This record gives sequence, C-alpha cells and structure tokens, in this order.
Amino acid sequence: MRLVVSYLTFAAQFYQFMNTSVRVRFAPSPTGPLHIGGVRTALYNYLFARKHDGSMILRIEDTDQGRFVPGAEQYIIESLAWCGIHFDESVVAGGPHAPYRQSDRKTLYKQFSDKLIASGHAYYAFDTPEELEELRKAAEAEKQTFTYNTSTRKQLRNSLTMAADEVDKLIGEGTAFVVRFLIPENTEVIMEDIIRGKVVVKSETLDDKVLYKSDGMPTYHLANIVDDHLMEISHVIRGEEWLPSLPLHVLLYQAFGWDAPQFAHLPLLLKPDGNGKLSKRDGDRLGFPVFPLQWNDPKTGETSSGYRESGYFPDAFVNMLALLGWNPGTEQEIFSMDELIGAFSLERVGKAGSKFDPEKTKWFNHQYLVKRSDSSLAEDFSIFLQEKGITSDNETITKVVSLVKERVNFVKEIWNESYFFFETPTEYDDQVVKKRWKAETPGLMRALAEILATIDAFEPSNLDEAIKVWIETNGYGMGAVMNALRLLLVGAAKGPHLADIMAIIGKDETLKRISKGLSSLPQ
RNA sequence: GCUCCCAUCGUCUAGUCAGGCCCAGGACGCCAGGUUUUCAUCCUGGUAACAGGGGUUCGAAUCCCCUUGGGAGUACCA
Repeated sequence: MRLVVSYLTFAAQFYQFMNTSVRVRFAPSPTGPLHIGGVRTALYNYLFARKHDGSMILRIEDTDQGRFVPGAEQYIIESLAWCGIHFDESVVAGGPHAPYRQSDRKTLYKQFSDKLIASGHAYYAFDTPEELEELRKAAEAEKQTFTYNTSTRKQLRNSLTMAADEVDKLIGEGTAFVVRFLIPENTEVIMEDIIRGKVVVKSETLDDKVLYKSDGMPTYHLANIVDDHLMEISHVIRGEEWLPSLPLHVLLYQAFGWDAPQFAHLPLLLKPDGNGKLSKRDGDRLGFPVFPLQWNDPKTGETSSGYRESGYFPDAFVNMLALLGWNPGTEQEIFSMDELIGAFSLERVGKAGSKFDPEKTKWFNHQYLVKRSDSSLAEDFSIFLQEKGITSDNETITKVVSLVKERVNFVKEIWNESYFFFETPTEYDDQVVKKRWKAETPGLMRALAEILATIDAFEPSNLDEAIKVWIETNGYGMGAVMNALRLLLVGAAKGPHLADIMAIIGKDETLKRISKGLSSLPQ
C-alpha cells in the first residue's frame, strides 16, 4: 500500500484566507552575471510581491565556496536596481531575518542537519567523492546511472550500514562526511504547482541528496528550505530547472514538520533559433546581449555586452521581459512597471518555454524612445554629440530629436539620421547624384538660392510657401527641385522635411551648402 | 538511459480550466499598396499555426489515450 504524502497543507492554503502577508524572495547564486532569465524571475517575484502588498527579499545563495566570483553579487544588485526592481529586505537593506547572505548564516544550518539525523530523516555518509565518481563511471560503462538511493545505500559507507559506535568513532577522528537525506520508500510525493497544477512523483525515483557538505556548508537544498522557512516565504517563484528538485524540497518540509510555501515554476527562456536554454553563447553568436549590464569577467578578462550599455531603456527592457512568458489576456503590450504590477498574475504565466526575440526587443525600445520627451532625449543625445566634439544648443538638439526620433530604435542611432544638421556635407551620394543631378539642375539651384536669400524669417512655413510659389510661377517640377536641393543640403536622399532642415541650420548655412554643392558637383 | 515538464502562425501569444461565438484573434518580422520633395514614419492590405493518430461527443484547438517532437533534471553546483 502506498503512503500518500501531500505537502498541500491547510496552513499553506490559509495564507490566502488569513491574509497573511505575501513574502517572496529572489535567491541568486553569485557565480557570475545574472542573465535575462534570472532577471525575469526576479521581475515576476517583484510584480507578485507588489501586487499583493507583500515583501520582496533578496537572498544571496553562496553556499558553494568554489564557485564564488568577485563582483557578481554587486552586479546582481546593480542590475536589478537598473531594472527598477527594489528589495524590502536584502544584504544591502538588511531586515528582520538578517543576515541575507547564506555564507553569513553558515553556523545556522548544522543544527537543522542534526535535527534531521536525530529524527531519522537523514544520515551520515562517508563515501569519498572519488569512490562515488568510480561508481558513476562503472554504472556508465554499463549504460546505467548510479544513484545514491534505496537500492544502493545499503551497500555504501554510511550510518545506515555501520554500527553506531563506528560512526561515532569516524566522526570523532575527524573523518570527512556528508549528511544525506533519507528518501522514504514506497511513497508518492504529491505536489501542487501554481503554474503546472498537480505533479506526482514516486519516491523511489529520487536520490538521497547531500544536505550538508563535508566542508561544513549546507547544500542549496538544505539552506534553501531552512531559509525559506525562517524567512517566512509564502511563495517560491523560480525557474523550471528547479522542478525536478521540488519532491525533495517537499519531503524536506515534511521531515521538518513545517508548512511548505506555495510553488510556481516559471517556464524557461529559450534561444531564438533552434532549441535549448538561452545561454551566454547565444548572445555572442547572434549579436544581442543576454545580460542586463555589461560584465567584465574577473577571471577570464572577457567582456559581455549588456542591455544598458547597448542603449536599451530599462523600462523597455522590463516591459519586454514581462511579456516573455506572461500576458495580460488583453491586447495591451506597453506597460509601465505600475501597470505590470496591476495586471500581473501567476495564473496567466504560460507553461511552455519562450524563445527570446531580439527583434521584438528593439521594437519595444522604439516604442519607449518615441514616447520619451524630446527634451530628455535631447539630453541623452547631446552626450553622443559631445563625444563627437560637436557643440550645439539645447533648443536645436531638441528640435532635431523631435524630427528624427520616429526613425530610430536607440538614442545612439539618432546621429545617423541627423548628422547633416550639425555637419556640412563633404560628399554627395553617387546614386543620388546620378538620379537627381541633371544638366539643368545647377541653374535651378542658383535661381533657388537667390529666392532663399530674400527670405529673412527662415521658418518652415515661410520657406515652404516661398519655394512653392517660385516653383509654380516658373512651372518647375517639385521633384526636380526638391530632390536636388536635398542632395545639396544633406548629401544623400534621406532626412526629414527640407524646410525643417533649412529652418534649423539657418539661412547662412543653407546658402553656403548650396554654393558649396554647386562648386563640387558637375555643372 | 531514467524522472519530470511542455506542444496554436518563423517568433511572442489570445483562445484550453467551465467543448459550439474560432474554416483560430492580436503583436513582432516579412511582403505589397497608399501618403510623401527623398529616406523613414504612418495608414491599409497580405503572408502564416491548432505536431500526428486514435477516442469521447450532435459538435474538439479546447476533454482522454497513444505516438512524435522539444526542454529540464539526473554533482559534496546553484
């Protein structure tokens, strides 16, 4: 007969009824830069917390001393801050459950490991990594997988197979040991996931995971459960890669006699082409950032590009990420953080992985760029101008920005669409010359220059009117005149309305460009 | 291999829980046309999907089963 174990305790359900506060955590490991999948997990946690007036906690899970990467923790904090994801409790802000870095909580975990041993839910194991490695290899040679579980633990060196005094002796001598969880036999672990529904696993397919390492540190599994319990986490929202660990975690809560939080396992972010989890290499290969901020690896010296440095607005980036795997069920696509908070629900998170689309990400940035005020855009753009050694007044830059912003996705692209406002053309596009610069054009341009010279107020409306009258009076073709004029003023077949260009560069510059062009182009 | 998860246009997705309103809607991309003094924007239109097979049902994208495909996990990593 199977013993049915369900983590779905009444208390967990009561969180809703009792209006007990929602408390969620983002718990990254500082082993490198946080990639956009991690940012999305943090974002969903944040949206959920804010939506329910709950608390958002940042906990650093650095129980693997061998994988510590200097700067990674700071990177994570800075990245999330850039995204507008703020924490109520964290290594920086502190909080009622401090410390929030697991390495700083090290001494805490042993008592919980001991407790599990005392209650018979865990045991000591003395097998060395080398011995286990050998067993794995041997199994692999026979196309099998070695698993430390019900079927093998009776043959291994642990407190299940050894006499109590021998175990005591070994430990007393300082022999290295780990603590393993004793997976119960013949049990069905029944789990409830907010996104996936009911998931059932037979306990004998699970293995006796290490809870406490020989270096005196807990593994992720132990530390995670202990801290989530101690920190009173109500909902665990994390990536789908953790789903296979859920049975263990549920069993752990049971072993401790604790109420488990509710779980929600998010679908993964997949590479844009083909299949598989999005990775750093995909970004390099396909030319888009996979990290929020630029990252300089302290070990390899390698630099990875970031969304911030690539010119993305944080709110556009967040908006894009929010819609990857979640949707509001309406046709709205542009959301501020506050709107996301209002609309978000875990029930509307999909189950299937989402392929990341760099093109749509650019579209989002375009939407935000167009929406941004001309003056704030001008402020950003003037930094690019300064770098190019170009000086111009704010009013001009603002006007220029307003004329070209519809055409670009990024602030840095404004230059390509507006350089001719700041620089006199030095060369003329061959194709355009061929197409627009006819034998009669020079005469036309000279005559036009004379007309323009008589206009004092270089305003778009005046210019349009004067040119129109002149063209109509003389029976010229609008295209013949304007395209040639554009060639002289811009040097290419591009740019906004000509009168707007002339009004901004002014009368002197306009006339100068015409005469300069006339002297360098064929007569 | 084993365990678990997943499956609608090229991509993100609506619709699936409560079967008919769906010969499947929106967005990105792409293509065409229109507006325009250029380019772009913009507007209009188009392209394009229920993985396959069985059931259940008067009726299935929606429910069930199988197959196929994809993903994740399988460490003294998280």
